[in-house]
Amino acid sequence: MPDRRSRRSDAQRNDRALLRAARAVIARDGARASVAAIAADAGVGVGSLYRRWPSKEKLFEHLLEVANEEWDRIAQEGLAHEDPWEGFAHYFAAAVGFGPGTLGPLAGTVELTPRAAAAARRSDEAVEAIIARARSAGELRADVTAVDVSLLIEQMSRSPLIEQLAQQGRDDLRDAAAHARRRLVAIVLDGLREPAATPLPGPRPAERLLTARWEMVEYRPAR
Amino acid sequence: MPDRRSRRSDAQRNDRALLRAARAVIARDGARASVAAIAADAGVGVGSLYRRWPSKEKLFEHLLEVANEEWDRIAQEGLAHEDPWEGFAHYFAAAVGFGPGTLGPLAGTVELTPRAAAAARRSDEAVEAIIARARSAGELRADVTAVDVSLLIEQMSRSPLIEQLAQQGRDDLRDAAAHARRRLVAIVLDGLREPAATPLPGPRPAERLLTARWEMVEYRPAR
DNA sequence: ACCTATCCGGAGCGTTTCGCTCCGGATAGT
DNA sequence: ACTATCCGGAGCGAAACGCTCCGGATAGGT
Repeated sequence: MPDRRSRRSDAQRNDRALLRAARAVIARDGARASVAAIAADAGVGVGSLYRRWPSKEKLFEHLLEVANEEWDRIAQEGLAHEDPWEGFAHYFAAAVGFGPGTLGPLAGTVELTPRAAAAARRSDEAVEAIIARARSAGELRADVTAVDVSLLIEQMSRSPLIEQLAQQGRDDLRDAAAHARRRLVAIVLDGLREPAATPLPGPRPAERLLTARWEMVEYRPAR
Repeated sequence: MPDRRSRRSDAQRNDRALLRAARAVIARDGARASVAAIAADAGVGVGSLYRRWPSKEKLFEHLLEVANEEWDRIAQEGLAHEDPWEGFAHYFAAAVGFGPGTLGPLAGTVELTPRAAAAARRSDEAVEAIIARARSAGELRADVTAVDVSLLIEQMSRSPLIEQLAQQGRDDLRDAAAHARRRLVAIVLDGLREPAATPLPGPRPAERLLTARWEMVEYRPAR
């Protein structure tokens, strides 16, 4: 029985393939990812991309919406976890694996839709709560701020080398890349946990760094 | 007294500005950084770039040479440090601040000269030694491998958000970015130190991941 | 088996950006 | 003051870009 939207099944399959490919190509090429590359990665002609999306920019905006909502969902999950540290660790690991991190290069080049902005705001609040809870439970080290955590997540989610390995054909390399990333996350999580070996240097980062992530509209990366 | 190569002083100044600008622009735009952007960032015309370098590719190859030699120098410094952990921490922090990390995007798109490859091999050996020493001193956690460390360094050196903040005009943002990065490095270093809170998951990464960094010639990122 | 509304790939359009050359003018060094 | 050296950036052909368009293929109902 056909979908109520009555799109043909092959069209729906292509839509999904395009979204997946777009994320992969952006993770590899950054904000300059071309529609041709995305279509090719999806195994589809550019025509199919433009039948679904009016422009490359609209597609990118949609990706940011989806990613921010996923990011929010992950944060809510972490907050709902009964154990404060487990909740934090779950959020951290999931956010590194799939957050706006891989779409990070889009920040500053693509306009944030109101919907995406709302999701980002919601998730930011949830993250603050997760962090506050883990800290007052004595699990998260006291001198770490939400800004530190957000920056670490952004840092850990972009990883060109692992991305390169994962996107090559060979299965052993892809497995190695996945394992490697899990190990790195575990190391960083240990560094975030009490007891801290050494106090963090310098003043706590200004809170505005966090929201600044999506607000740097005046910056244009390319040229 | 003029240099023995008898280049005019303004020319030498421009040469230095170009090298610095090239690193900055590559850190921002990746391997697709354009000669126009590099020249503009150096406050110089493209003509001055091409008077010094026969092609963009040769300039990039030279950057990789210099970076790998600097990387090697840092590793040797760390190895020469009397305290095993301090030596490791010094190496790690320095490598994050200036390593091939920021030039990482060039890997796979620019050919490694024999000289650069030799420096990379030397530094890899030194890194192995630094790690082995810190581990047998009981400071570095036992389940961390050289591959983990190298990946972490690569990960921490590329940070688009901090890079964006640092390259904007405002001094307060640049300071905030520098502080933020130091804090992140301190967190990760704590995660690398004994006693480890939780064991690392999965098998130890294959050693060939390390050398694979510069060997993925079959991979071409763009398109 | 057949029909047709729907969807497809990719050649090709005009535009932009690229690496690079070239030359009239400026300047450092003597 | 003289000149060998170096400069900026307009402009070149080539390549890559976002996007359109259309003849052919196909899913899905009859």
